[in-house]
Amino acid sequence: MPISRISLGNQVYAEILALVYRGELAPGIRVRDAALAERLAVSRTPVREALMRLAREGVLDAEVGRGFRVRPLNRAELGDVGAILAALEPLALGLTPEFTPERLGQLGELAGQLEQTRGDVARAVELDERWHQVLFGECPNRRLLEVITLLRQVPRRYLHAYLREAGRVSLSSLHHTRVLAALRAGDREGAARLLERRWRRGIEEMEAWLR
Amino acid sequence: MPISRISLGNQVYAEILALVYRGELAPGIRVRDAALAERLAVSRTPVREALMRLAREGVLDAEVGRGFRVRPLNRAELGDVGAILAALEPLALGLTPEFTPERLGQLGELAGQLEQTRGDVARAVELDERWHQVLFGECPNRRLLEVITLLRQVPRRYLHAYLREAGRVSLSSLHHTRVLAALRAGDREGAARLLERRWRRGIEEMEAWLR
DNA sequence: GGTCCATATATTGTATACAGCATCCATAAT
DNA sequence: ATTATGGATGCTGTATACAATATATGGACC
Repeated sequence: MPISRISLGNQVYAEILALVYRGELAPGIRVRDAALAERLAVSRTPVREALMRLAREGVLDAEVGRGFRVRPLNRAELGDVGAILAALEPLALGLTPEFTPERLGQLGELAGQLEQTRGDVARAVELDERWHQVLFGECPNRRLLEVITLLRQVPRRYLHAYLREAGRVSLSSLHHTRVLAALRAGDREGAARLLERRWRRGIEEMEAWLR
Repeated sequence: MPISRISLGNQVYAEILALVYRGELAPGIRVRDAALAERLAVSRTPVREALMRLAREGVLDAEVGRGFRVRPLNRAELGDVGAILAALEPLALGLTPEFTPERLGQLGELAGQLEQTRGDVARAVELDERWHQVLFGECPNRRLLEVITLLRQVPRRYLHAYLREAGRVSLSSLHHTRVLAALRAGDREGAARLLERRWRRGIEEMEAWLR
């Protein structure tokens, strides 16, 4: 029975990502692999592995010979990613089969929990993430899911910063309950439109905050 | 004057990708980093770097402790990626500013060259790739471009195999001239629809071949 | 004081070393 | 003949070593 089939590199990846989310690695600052390696008590190899992956995903910037730094928050990028997600999430929902009462129940459960996470930023964002995992979990286009998951990481970073610094202590759960209502009514079209609108609105809100 | 600002890892990445395209690393076979390292006369480190990147991009499969192997060609995956591109490429075109006569000229040039690449698979695919770089090059949503480029890698692999093994020696340039005509007429809507249709048709064609 | 250069230090990218599994083959047991 | 079992071998994941280059520090000169 395998104990841990997660490579060190992947664990380190998650660890660093959490540091970025928490703002402990602030936008713009340089990230030295040796320092992180020592802090996490591993060698530089898995750390660099994680850093390169984060760079490919856009969390870090990498320059040959000059290492890594945390990519600064930037209005344009947020808008860019939002536009893509506004196209892809409705697409994914359209491909997803009918929602079973069971899954609708799960979504309701999560939406409920989301309403009660005053203050706990990390938990709110994580619940939101799980909500989307349930929402799209049955979509047969696995690649589409991968791309969406990859992209969502960008606004997630902004969301962390936003909730942490702008005083808003919880996510509005209005969006979730609306989507859920549409799904219960069997109105997938409507739900899809809500997803799209949310990206436009949500992005605008955060963009406005970004100055 | 910078001599080589490309890390070994990236060079190795391109090298391995070419091997996969050429079919020298055939679908399903195991890829041993040490062997590649020796072949390319570098150490295992940059090779593993490249392999992990290729795994994230879906060219290889990776399993902890069991290394890498070339991901088998698979109808479903091709269809999945096609569906995403069918959504994203029209989106990108819609965001792109008016085409200047200059860029239209470049596109015409490339389309012309494409017609005359009988037999040279690698060149045909590369020209097709350049065509798309010009087509979307001015799209202001850089992230969107990155995602599209990333995804196009998948059908490109199939296209290589298809052209190489199915006896079709050149890409149909019909698609390109049609898109170009629409753009010359200022009909971006029409061009977008053509892009979308191409993904559906092209994918079907390759899917049919895949048995 | 500010700018340039030279030297020293730090940090990166790559190579090599090493320990633990996975895989394979030979032999034994059924 | 077929399946188990044990050990040898090879490969992977991680740690460490090393060379090259980037950054920092300090003084010379204006």
